[in-house]
Parts: sequence; C-alpha cells; structure tokens
Amino acid sequence: MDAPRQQATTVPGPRSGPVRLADVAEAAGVSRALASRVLNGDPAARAAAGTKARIVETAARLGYVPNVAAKSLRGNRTGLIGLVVHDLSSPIYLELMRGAREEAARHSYFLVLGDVDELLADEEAFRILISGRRVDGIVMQGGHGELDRRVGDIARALPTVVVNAPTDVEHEGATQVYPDEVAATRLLTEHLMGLGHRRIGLVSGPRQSMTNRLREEGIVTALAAAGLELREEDRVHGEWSADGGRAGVDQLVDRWGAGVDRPSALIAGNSLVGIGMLGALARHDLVIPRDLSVAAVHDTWINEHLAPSLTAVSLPLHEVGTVAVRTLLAGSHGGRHILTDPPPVLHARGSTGAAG
Amino acid sequence: MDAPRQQATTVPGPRSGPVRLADVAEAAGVSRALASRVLNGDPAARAAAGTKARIVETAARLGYVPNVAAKSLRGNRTGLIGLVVHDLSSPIYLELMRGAREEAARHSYFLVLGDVDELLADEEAFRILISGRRVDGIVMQGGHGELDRRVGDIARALPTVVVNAPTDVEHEGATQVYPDEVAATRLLTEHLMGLGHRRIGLVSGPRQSMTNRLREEGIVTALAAAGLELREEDRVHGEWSADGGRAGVDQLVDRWGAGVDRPSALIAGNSLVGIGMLGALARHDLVIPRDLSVAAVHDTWINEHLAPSLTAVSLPLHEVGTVAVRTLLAGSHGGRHILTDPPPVLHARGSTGAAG
DNA sequence: CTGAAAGCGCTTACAG
DNA sequence: CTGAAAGCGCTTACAG
Repeated sequence: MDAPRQQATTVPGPRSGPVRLADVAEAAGVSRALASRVLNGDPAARAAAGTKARIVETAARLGYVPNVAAKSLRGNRTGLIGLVVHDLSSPIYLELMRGAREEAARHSYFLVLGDVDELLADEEAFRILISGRRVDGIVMQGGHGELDRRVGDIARALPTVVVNAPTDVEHEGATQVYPDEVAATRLLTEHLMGLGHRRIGLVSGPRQSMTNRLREEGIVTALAAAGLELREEDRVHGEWSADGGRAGVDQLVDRWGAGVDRPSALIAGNSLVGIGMLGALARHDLVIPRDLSVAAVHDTWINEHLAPSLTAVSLPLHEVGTVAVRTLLAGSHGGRHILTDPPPVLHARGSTGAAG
Repeated sequence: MDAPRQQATTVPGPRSGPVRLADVAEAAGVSRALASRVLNGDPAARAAAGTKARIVETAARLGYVPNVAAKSLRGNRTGLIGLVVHDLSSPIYLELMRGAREEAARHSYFLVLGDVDELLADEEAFRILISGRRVDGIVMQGGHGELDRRVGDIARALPTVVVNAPTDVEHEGATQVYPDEVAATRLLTEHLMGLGHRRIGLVSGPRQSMTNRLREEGIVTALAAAGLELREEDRVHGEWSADGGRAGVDQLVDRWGAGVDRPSALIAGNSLVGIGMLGALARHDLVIPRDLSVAAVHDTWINEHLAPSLTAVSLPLHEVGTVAVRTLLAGSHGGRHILTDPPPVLHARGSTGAAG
C-alpha cells in the first residue's frame, strides 16, 4: 500500500513520498501559511499577484495534492457523506443514488456506501460510521423498520436526511425529503379514467407503510373526484418486489375465480411490483391491455423493454437525491420537504389501453 | 455540522465534544500510549489483566470512538476503498458491488463511490481520489475505453484492481479479476445443443471488446465440438444494453426478411441485451420459444419475472467483488485472476425450448 | 512492560 | 498582509 512519489524527477530532494504543502512553500519561497491561504483561495491573502501565481504554479508543477486526512483532522470535516441504503438490487433507487452523487461531487464531496442490514448486524461498523467522524452527514433511505427506529440516535450524532420513504414520526433533528407520492398515483388514475376505466384495482406494498398510504390516497382522491371508489376487494398488499407483484396477481386471480368481478385496470404500487404483475398475468393467460390495463409507479429503463411495455409515472428521484445532499450540506436540521417540482410525469405505453 | 457529545452526563468535565483517547486514558488512569495499545489489541501490551479490562470498560462507558482522520494521518491508511464504476443503472453489477462491500466490511473498510464519467470530467476530483490519499486503493470496473487508458496512471499512484471487464493490455501494476466468460457461453451453448439446436446466433456488445471475444470463444468452442459453427450472418454486435438488444433483433429480422435462414436459437451477450431482445422479438410477432429460443449471459432477478422467463447463465459476480477487494487488501500488484470457482450456473427457464 | 515525546500534514488565531 | 507557532487526535519508535 505504498504510494510512490509522483514527481521524483522534478524534485530530486532527499525526501521521498508525496509532495506536501511544506514542499510547495519551500519551492516557492514562502511560508506554509501563505501557501495554504493562496491555494485555498482565502480572500484575505493578498500577496503580490506574482507571488500568488508562483505558488499556484509551483503546486501544479510539483503535482501537489493536499492530504485529506490532515485536512480532516484539522478542519473537523471529512468531505464524505454516508449513503445508507437497503435494497441495492432495486433499479428504482439508482437514480436517487446518482442524483446524490452528482450533487455531492458539485460540492467536492464523495459518497461512502453503507448497507442497512450490514450496519445493523455490525454494531462496531455502525458506531464508526456514525460517531467516528467518518463522514460529515448521513443520507439514508427510509422505510426500513428497524433502521427507522434508530433515526433519532443517528440524527443526534450527525446531520441526517431521510430520503424517499416518508415516515409517520417527525424524527427529531432528521430532515425528510420525498417526492409527491399523492400526485403520482393521482396522475396514474386520471390517465386510466381518461381511457374509460371506472373500476381500478391496486397491488401494492405493506398496507400500513406511509408510502402505500400516500399512494392509495392519490388513487382514492382521483377516483372520488369522478364519483368512484377504490374497492376493498380490488386491492392487495404485500412486498415491494416483483415477487410481491406476482403474489398479488395470484391472489386477485383467485378472487376472480371465486366470483368477484374483475376491475378493468390495475395499478402497481411500484415498478418492481409491476414487473412481477406483468409476468404473472401472462402466466394466467390474461392479455394486456386487452383483458386488463396495468400501470405502475416509478419509471425505469426496463419498462420500455417489457412486452407489453409498461405504462408508468416517473417520480423525480434524481432530484430527491440532489436535494437531499444539498439540504444536508446546507445544514438543515429537521422538517419535511415534499418535492413538487418537477412534478411526476406520465409515460403512457403499451400496457394501458381503452377500457373494454 | 456540529457533533454534540454523546455522553455529556457521564463525563461532566469542562471539555465538550467527542470523547478522545486522552479522555479514556485519563479516566482509566493510564497513559494514552497504553490505552491505544490495549484498545488496538497490540499483543505486546501485556498490562495486568485488570488494567486491560479497565481500559476497555472505560472506553465503552465513555462511548469512545476513535477519530478516523487522526488514525489516517498517523497511520497513512484511510480505511476506504474507491469503487469506480460506470453504468450504475445496470442490475448486472450490483451483485459485484455488494460482494465488494461485504468483503470490505469484513476488513473494517468502507467503500467510496466514484463514477467514471464524472471522474473523467472533473480532473480535480480525479486527482483527489487518486492522489489525495483519499482511499487506500481502487477497485474499478474495466471496459470503459477512456478510463482503461488511464489504468496505468492510477495503478502507479494506488493499488488497483480492475474487475470484470478483461482488457488486452496487462496494465502495469494493476491486478485483473474476472469470471470465466468462456465457460459461461460454452454452458449456454451446450444447453441449447442439448435441446436440439444446431444453428445458434448471437446478439452481443462491441465485437472487438475483450468481453465479447471471450464470450464468442465459448460459443465457437462448444459448437465446434459438435462439428458446428457460429455463422457470420447469425451474429450482430452493438451496445451492451437493452437498446442494443432491440437494435440487434431488428437487424437480424431484416436479414431474415431478405432471405437469410433463421437460426433456431439466439444467445444474448448479456442480460440487458436479452431483455431488449425479448421485447423486440415480441414486437416482431415471434413467439418465444416456439419460433426461437433465447438465452442470456448474466442472471438477475428480472429474468425470472419476464414473460417468457429468460434462460440465463449466472456468473459469480458476487465473488468477483469479494475477490477483488480481498486481492487489493492483500497487496497484490499485477496479474490476472480468472475465477473458475464457483463455476457459471445455468438457469433454464421458459425462453428456451426444443428446436422445432 | 509502560510512559513521555515526537510527529503525521494541515489551517488558523495570534503577533508583528 | 504575512509568518511562527500551536494544535487537531492518534500511534509508535525510543528510553527507562
């Protein structure tokens, strides 16, 4: 793990190893203090323009790169943000990660990856991440029951932003950032009603989860505006996964076989659920959208390539990531931010059609 | 960004802020040196068992967590590994990321996320990551032309492991870790031949990419063993993406329309390509597997939920991630590791059937 | 075996 | 405006 000095030919002095600030200062004939100030753009440093230029040029020539550990120790700031996620396998949250990473980069921050389950299993790692001044703040994906319960502890130790999965509790000190879930399913429902659907079902995640409740609210609101309702027998709750979607469809098909009328359209609580539903419906020989229209929350690249392609509403997850990091670095403590801009966007595709 | 002291009630001394080693030493009545040695499990520290226990217990009671920046500065080691990836949207590499993260955690390391395009666009960030002693080493995803060209520079500055995409060049100092690509497509081909297919086509990524060449090699080898060949008119090269798969199918269908005979089975160069192919074939009214069997390299959770479900060979990407990190931390410099254990595994599903 | 002291590389009050 | 000096929190030769 040795890092051979880079500029051996340029600086043939006795010292080996990476170029330090002291080396730059010496080569430029100034003090370390001045070199530090000029290189950091301290406006108070008003050295002769020539001196400034010489310092900058010397640093470049020597290939000086500041030692991050020293900066951290001195400045009490690591330049790192912890991104704590569960469910890395889901394509849904990658866009959020990407948004977070981009915004972090804009502020010269890097992201440190944490996995919820791992962190909960390894108390030592958890403590180092949270209390070891390992990172300057935490952006964590909400909606993981066990971790949600510890948000208060985390926020007490570090600036914390909870993204995406809203929770009931106003976690003391933690800021929440999430998209406009209600608007998303309202849009989806209006799209289906515009196609003539009057009876719309739902396959979603855990009934009591805040995310599900908000998504149901959007559907119920939109239906109510047209004098319609979301019937109890048309909804099914399970996991936020493709397996959950498949299980949901199996349940509904059982009900229909037992004499319950079929709705003409189904909303998938999220994109994974939607993928599972399409596969399961095909296996039950139901043709989409002829027999049933299907539309999902969340748009990923996959939707376009499914057969039929999957109608979906996209939430501004990239912005959620961006705003989360920006909020964190701005030093916000507490409160909820519901992102209403940009609004959810409907992507109408092959899986939705006119009501039969 | 203040970190309120955690144990204010336990240590009501004048000092506020996080508990330091010095606080532990003082409270335990020993020197900082001894406290450091005992807490770090230095075998040379043979203090009276009682003293040792007292130090450990005091540290726990005060909620002592070492300051990472100070450790890094002193020890010249950050406890961080840079994971540099392109194509975060692909479900394929998530398993690799997960393997890397797990192995890193096992060694008390964290992963810092880097994006290839971003790093190439921001020279400053690149330099800090590579030369700022920001991380102790780099695991980077190969196969990105521009970054591949800089591997030599990176490996000169830091221990470097290139994962997954093999390259032609033996990058000086960089270690390569990748799965047994040839065995994977050989397995896929044998599966298809076992179903009676004698003419097998391929839709893959860039023809000259090392990954494609190895995958082709597996097909050609397996076919040759049965006296068969991979015909020029049955192969198509493009992007490693669902769009690439769709474009590939469109091209093949054009050829078939122009009088070329159809093969009875197609291999998808990777799982994204396979997803794109299934969608495109459906749009051309080809029924899978009746008209054509399809099988892909890489297995992800999606395959099972497609309609038809997609036959695929899984590569041990989790192990690639694991081995990459292990190799890096073991201090290996250079060489190629082809992972032959565990071997690729075939997952036969609905998209492959007996040759018509 | 243990402690006092030096030092990792940086920044920032504090003097001048 | 600039420099000398202190100090961030830790570990490890070096003495004892």
